[in-house]
Amino acid sequence: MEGDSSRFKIHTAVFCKKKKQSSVSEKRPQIPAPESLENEHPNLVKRKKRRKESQTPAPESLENEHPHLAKRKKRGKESQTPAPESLENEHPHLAKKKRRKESQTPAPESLENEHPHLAKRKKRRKESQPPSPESLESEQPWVSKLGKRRKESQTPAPESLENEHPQVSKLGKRRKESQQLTSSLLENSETFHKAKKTTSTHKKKKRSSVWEVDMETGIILVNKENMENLLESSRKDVDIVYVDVSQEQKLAKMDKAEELPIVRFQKHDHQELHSDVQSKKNRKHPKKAASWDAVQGNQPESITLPHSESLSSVDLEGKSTELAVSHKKTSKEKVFRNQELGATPESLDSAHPGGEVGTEAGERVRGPHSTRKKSKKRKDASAAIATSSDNVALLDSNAENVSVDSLESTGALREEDVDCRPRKAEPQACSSEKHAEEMQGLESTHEEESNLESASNSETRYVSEDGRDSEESDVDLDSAVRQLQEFIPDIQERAATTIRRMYRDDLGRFKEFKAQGVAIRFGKFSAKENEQIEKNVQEFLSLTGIESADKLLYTDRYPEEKSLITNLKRKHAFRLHIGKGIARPWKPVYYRAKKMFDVNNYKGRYNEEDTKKLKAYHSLHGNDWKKIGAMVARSSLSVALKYSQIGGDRNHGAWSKTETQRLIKAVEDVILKKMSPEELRELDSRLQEDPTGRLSVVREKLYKGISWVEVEARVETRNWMQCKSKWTEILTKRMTHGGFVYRGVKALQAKITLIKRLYELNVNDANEIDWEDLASAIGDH
DNA sequence: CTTCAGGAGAGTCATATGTT
DNA sequence: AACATATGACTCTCCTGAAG
Repeated sequence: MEGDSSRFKIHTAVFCKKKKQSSVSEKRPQIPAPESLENEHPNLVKRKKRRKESQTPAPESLENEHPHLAKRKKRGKESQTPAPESLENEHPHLAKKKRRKESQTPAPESLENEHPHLAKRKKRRKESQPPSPESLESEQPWVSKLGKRRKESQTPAPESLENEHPQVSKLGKRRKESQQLTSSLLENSETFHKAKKTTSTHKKKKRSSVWEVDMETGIILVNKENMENLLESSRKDVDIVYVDVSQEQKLAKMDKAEELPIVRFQKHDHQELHSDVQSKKNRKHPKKAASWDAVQGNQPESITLPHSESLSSVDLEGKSTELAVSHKKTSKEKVFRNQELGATPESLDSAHPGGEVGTEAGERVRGPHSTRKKSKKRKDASAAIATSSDNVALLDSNAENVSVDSLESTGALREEDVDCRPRKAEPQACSSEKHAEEMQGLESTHEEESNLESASNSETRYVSEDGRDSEESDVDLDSAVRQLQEFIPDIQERAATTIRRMYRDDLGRFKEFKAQGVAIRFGKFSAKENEQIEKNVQEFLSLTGIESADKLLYTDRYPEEKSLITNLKRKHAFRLHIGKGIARPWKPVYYRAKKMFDVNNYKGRYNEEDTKKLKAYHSLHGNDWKKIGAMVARSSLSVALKYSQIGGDRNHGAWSKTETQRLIKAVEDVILKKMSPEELRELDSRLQEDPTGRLSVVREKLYKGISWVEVEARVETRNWMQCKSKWTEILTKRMTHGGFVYRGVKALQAKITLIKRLYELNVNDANEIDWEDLASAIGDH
């Protein structure tokens, strides 16, 4: 029975992914109808859809509403969806993909008119194999990019290539500082081990280090006791999502948000669209990398790689997201720590909501790392939080006390944050006038955004008369952080520029949303948000008379009208309109809109000719992806990514044993390299205190935050995508002990259980699901 | 705008499962 | 047992969000 339970948990984890956003949604009133399960869980029925069962044609009407998003669905060979229209409507991306294959399906007129090139989409076989290995290095400029990367990741690279293709070699120079910083100490696994040995002052080589790699077994060991200590500090990372009504009221009063000319978030949208099912992509859960935590929850304490691959394996145990967390925490201070500690020591607590306050251990860990480059993403934080539920048992009472204290402190201090503080930059920031200015001072520092720059707004009279640009640069970072923290708890992890922009552009909007009880969210855009964006764009087009979204969002493509369009955008406060009703920073909304309406996006697979063209154009224009994208009628993002994957001296097909071993070693090295010397020393010293304690590597470190570019450079014969896939496969095999998860009847039962649980969750959007909790809950069944 | 990591979709193949 | 079908794994491709 226990075994079944474990396996079940493993199985379900396959369908689950982490909830990315840190926001907490209000209670969802509507219950999805059971019969719409396919809409709710397209991943579960995907395969069925592929079968030749029914041929119900998909209605087109809804596609017309979201033509560019619905395109994908056309690719589907069949559509036996119970409620096709809702699916199409709610899974626009899915819809679009399906269309790519369904050549006989009539194309939505409006879309095709706008995107005629999309109509010709058809299924493409992947017969094209990469060019022969020989001579590629010399023929293809991209190799020099790789070479550059390799150099930076301390992997020998053909140096001459860079000389041959200087135009592309610059790319590699953008490598993150963290790599440079850490690489000095941990150039590769060998040097790492050396460094580790020197760090460790005692004699117990294998077990004395907090982070130790057993070269014989490949198991990475971490002292358990130390991990527990680390948990204390990790608790500080809990995202706090405001639901403080009194706070909101106070804030609303203070900011006089109702006076702001911001269009209110339409709550009814939430409800009306409650039946929205996530777009297929949103709901489709990763088969492999998802929810390792859940998997791990029932795994034995040790994981060893399959024999054939066990050059090195990693010992996993579900208790240790802390390394990642502490790493992240240390990076936070890069920008602000000094300010917080020095200039405004009393504001330290408020600067660390979410339980950071007073955690000595955490401070100790973070203190010395102020110069280290941030390497963890916010996503990791929430993931760590999710996994922390697994780790509760590890938390000693001390840690819990810390947590409680932290939360209390946070609660007390957040109010302070909202208050107008008698600090220099504060009074103006807290005034309602200031607020209004914030809302309207929507100048941009980007070229793209420059179209919207700070011209005075004759229509709304929002814009302050003093230059917002100068204000942006002058704004007290500390003040901005404190104010934004209320809405984005981990705001100080962002770059100073990002914070200033957000302060300038979004603070007012955030306050508006908060006043309405809507949390600021991140992560994948929901179907509803996509719809809202479309709506906002259409409304703005109607308002200004601009002819198309392409002209609005890609003004540069229309040089003759650029000036006119730009003026219209300024005059009508484009930023406010585009972000209307979407509780996110303005910028992501804008970029999302650009992607959605980019006529060069969603162009399907590259055929051989496309690939050739891409290579040829790249040889001519280097990394001018915008230019190349225009030449091949694809987005710059698409061509850049594609180019990183094609060509080169890369193997295909089955991985050899040697390759697999190289991969494992490379991943190990990259993971270790990512840890700072301070972090390693800290772990090491803790382990010395209790050499017998032992815990595995942080689970998340095994699949998140890995620099696959570095891994690619080390593996050499495979590109980063191949490496990533293979590594996921290795972990999956290991975690399932090489066996199958449920199949047949058991698999069906598992799915039914999953569906039931999802149904019970009663959520609007896959983004709202805590997959970790769900996996755990299902595993208990 | 660019880069990166995460993630989803789709084609193909191997194998488990069901049917005769 | 032979065959047909269903299912899952693997791999590759492309898209997305985040961040600087």
